[in-house]
This record gives sequence, C-alpha cells and structure tokens, in this order.
Amino acid sequence: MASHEETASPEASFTAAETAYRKLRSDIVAGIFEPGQPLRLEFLRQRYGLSFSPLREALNRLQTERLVLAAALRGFSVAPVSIEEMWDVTETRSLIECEALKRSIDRGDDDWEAGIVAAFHALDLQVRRLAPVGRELSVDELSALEIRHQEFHRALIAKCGSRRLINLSDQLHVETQRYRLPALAGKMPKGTRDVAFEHRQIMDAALARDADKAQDLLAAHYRRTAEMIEAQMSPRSG
Amino acid sequence: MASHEETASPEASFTAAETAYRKLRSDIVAGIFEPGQPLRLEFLRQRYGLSFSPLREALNRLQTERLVLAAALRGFSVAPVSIEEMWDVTETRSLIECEALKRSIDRGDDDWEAGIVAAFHALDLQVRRLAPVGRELSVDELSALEIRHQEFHRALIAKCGSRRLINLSDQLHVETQRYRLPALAGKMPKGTRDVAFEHRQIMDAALARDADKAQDLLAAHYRRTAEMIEAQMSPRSG
DNA sequence: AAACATCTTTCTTTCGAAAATCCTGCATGC
DNA sequence: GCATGCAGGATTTTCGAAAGAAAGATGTTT
Repeated sequence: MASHEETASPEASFTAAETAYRKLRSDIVAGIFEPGQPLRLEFLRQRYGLSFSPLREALNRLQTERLVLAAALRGFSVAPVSIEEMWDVTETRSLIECEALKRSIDRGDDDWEAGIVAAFHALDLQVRRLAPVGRELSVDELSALEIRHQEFHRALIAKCGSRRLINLSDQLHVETQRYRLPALAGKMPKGTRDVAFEHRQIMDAALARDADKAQDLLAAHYRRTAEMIEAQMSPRSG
Repeated sequence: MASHEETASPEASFTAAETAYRKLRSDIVAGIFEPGQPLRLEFLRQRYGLSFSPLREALNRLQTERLVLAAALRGFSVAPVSIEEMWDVTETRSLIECEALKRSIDRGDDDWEAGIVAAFHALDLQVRRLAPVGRELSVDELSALEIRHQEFHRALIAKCGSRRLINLSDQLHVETQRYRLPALAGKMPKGTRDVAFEHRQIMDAALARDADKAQDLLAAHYRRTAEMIEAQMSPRSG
C-alpha cells in the first residue's frame, strides 16, 4: 500500500475492505450516521482514509444485511428506521431464537449448560458493576455490557445445530442494536423492569429443560424491550 | 464505458455490478461452477467480460447470501454443498415459510386468495404442458417451471406482513435450488410423488383458512423434496 | 534426504483516474 | 405561468495498472 499512516490502533491485520465493513457497521448501528442519510463515497473516503473499492465492497455487504440501502446509480444511504421495522426485527428474531433455543434444550450437553452459566455470570457481574451507580454509562461501558449481553443470548442457542439459525440470530441482533442503543443512551426508565431477573428466569427454564417455558420467557423478554423502545420512539421522531 | 460490445442480449439497463451478481448467482445455482471451486477473478473477468470491481462487489454480496465463501487474502470460492447443509436449508425454510403462511392465512384478503389461485393455475398449466411428455426437460423449460413454482410459494406467504420473512424465504429458495436443480436434471423417479397434488392440498388448506393443516402440508412438501434429494446425493458424491 | 531460506510466480487487493450517469439551475418555448 | 430542454457540476461506477500477499519452485545447508 502506498500510504501507511498507522494511527496505532490495534487492528492492523485486516484487509481494507474488512476494516471498512466493521467501521461502517459500527457507525450505523451506533447511530453516528442518521437513518436515511446518504453515504457519499467521497465523504466516507475522507472519514476512514480508504479508497472507493473497499468502501463499495463493504456497502454491498451491508446492503444485504439491511443496514444500508442501495439505489441503482444513486449510491448508498443508511437504511431508515421505523416502529414497524423495529417490530418486524424483534418478531423475526423471536421466531428464530425461540426455535434455536428449543433445539438447544433438546440437544444441549454439559458444555452447553456450562456456557450458559458462565455467560450469565459474566453478564451479571458487569451489570452489578455498572448498573447500581445510576450515572450515565460511557460508550465503552455500554459496549462492554452489550457484548456480555449478546454472549449470554448466544450461549442459550449455541447447541441448536443449525449454522443458519445462529447466523440469522447474529444478524438480527445487529439490527436490533440500531434501536436499542439510542434508547439506552436516553434516560432509561429505572425500576420498571428487572432485566437481570428476566435473564435468570430464561436460564433456569433452559437448564431445567423446559422448552415451552424458556421460549415464552425469551419471547416476552424481547417483546418488553420492543415495547420500551416503542414508548421512547413514539413521542419523538417517526 | 470504454467498450460497448453489446451482444444483443436483452439486459442492457443494469449496472455491471448487478449483471455480475445475477450471472454469478445463476451459474452457481445451476451448478455450472462446482461446489468448492475457486472463483479466480481473472477467469471471471474473461468469462463475463467485466472488470474486477463489479465482480468483487457481486462476490461480496453472494458471500453474505451463503453462495460463495471468502477467505481473507485468498479470494473466493463456491460454497460447498453437503447433505447436512441441505437439511439445514430446508428446515430453516420450513420454519420461516410456515410462520409466514400462518400469518398470511390470518391476514389474507381477497387479493391474496386470488393470487394463490392464479399462481397455482399457471403452475398447473406449465406442469401439464411439460410433465406428461416424459422426456428430459431443457434448461429453459425447467427454468420456466421453477419460476412458476416459486411464484406459487411466494403467493402463499404474500400477506404475512413481514418484509424479512419474505426476503428470507427468497434467499432460502435460492439456496435450495442449488440442490433441487441437479436432482431434477438427473432422472426423476416418476410416479412416486404427485407434486401437483401436494400443491393443491396446500392451496386448499390455505384458502380454507386452516393454518395448522396448511403448515403441516407445507412442511411435509419440503421434507419430501429433501428426502428425494438426499436419496440422490447419498449414493454419489458426498 | 529433510529442513530451511530465498526467489519466482500467481493471485488478490487497492488505488486513482476516466467514463457514465444523475441532479440542479436556467433559459426557452408554448 | 408552466412544461421542456439543455448546460454545468456533482456523484457514482468502472476500468486498468500498481502494490501486496500467498503458494510454489529453487537452491543451500545440515
């Protein structure tokens, strides 16, 4: 490569296209780019210090993941958000993960159980460390929390035996983050909901091999989150 | 564009990237490229008369659609096929489309019913025109038949109200075609299965608003296809 | 002969410029 | 006044070449 202005960031061993993909996805999910905003290539080139080709490759991938829209000779734009889409994401995610959870409960072995317990514990510690403080969470703290959160949900469905279900779950998770993160950045209505308790209930039902109960609890978990987000979205922008 | 060697094909109004995407996808699904085969860019450039950029964009899209594999600095290859993957596709498709069918049955209006009847009729005509002949179907005939077939299945779930479910259904359909088309090219065990009757049963249950029955029939429909493919795959290459 | 380093070749990836297209504002004609 | 057509600029898309990395070949040492 011609230029090598290493800004000392610990991500050297990626291709430019992969870097573009990650940064773009991260910036879209974090809401740094507004929904609907056009993603001009010159702008992105300057922002990320990359050339057109890797940017376009990343945008094409993100297009099929529903994070960006592509119009034939009119370039790309951030996929819009709406309450309808938010419900579609969460309901689809519920469908996928409930099925995956059921299958995991059927097939899960000792490692699966251990993975769930470990992930729950790690998430629980993180919550206790950050939540009771009551202050606004920094971006890094929120990010660390969200990683633990996802790892717990991933542990639940780890033994479903279907690459596609796990993959879809991951993709739908990314999409939900577009709605969750802005909602969490705003003031969370404290006390109205004990997320940690919901997690524990789901874990208990899974370990007790009660598939029906676990699925119901998981679906309710996602539904409550969606309702919270809807409440925050409704008064404000459509 | 510099070169303009229009080969008189009726597809002028696409970008090169879109053309690359369609042709690549079509060639992979039709089995013209072997599963696992490396997709060298120079080879593709010559084959399609396109440059690297649009090809890479297409390959990146196909990567997220599970039709091609991408290795970091080692290029692309056709995604491999296996009996396990085949079952994963059909089971995931069953999950998605059964849910979409149920919702369509709940919400479907007159247009929805009319669409199903029309699509069934068109498919039925096509089958009657081609099937009783008993001879090998040409590529074009098979392709026309498959389009009708998909349109029928799409009509069933048209009113599910979820963009994501319809989209997933389409993508999973493309994946299943990778297994169905080679199986259909080989000698189909005639008489062991009346696909047209299965379709009629599904349609009847849907129009009768019997969601449970329709879902069971649809799932069985896909399961039988998978079993037929498995029987054809097993004796031969893994 | 095996292990290792180095060179060569092959292929991917990235770049920057050229070409094609779209959009905007303005003038022209009805 | 309103539609229509036409420059000019902005933006996307495509191209071909250059740079970079992996795989393979060659030769050297133990």
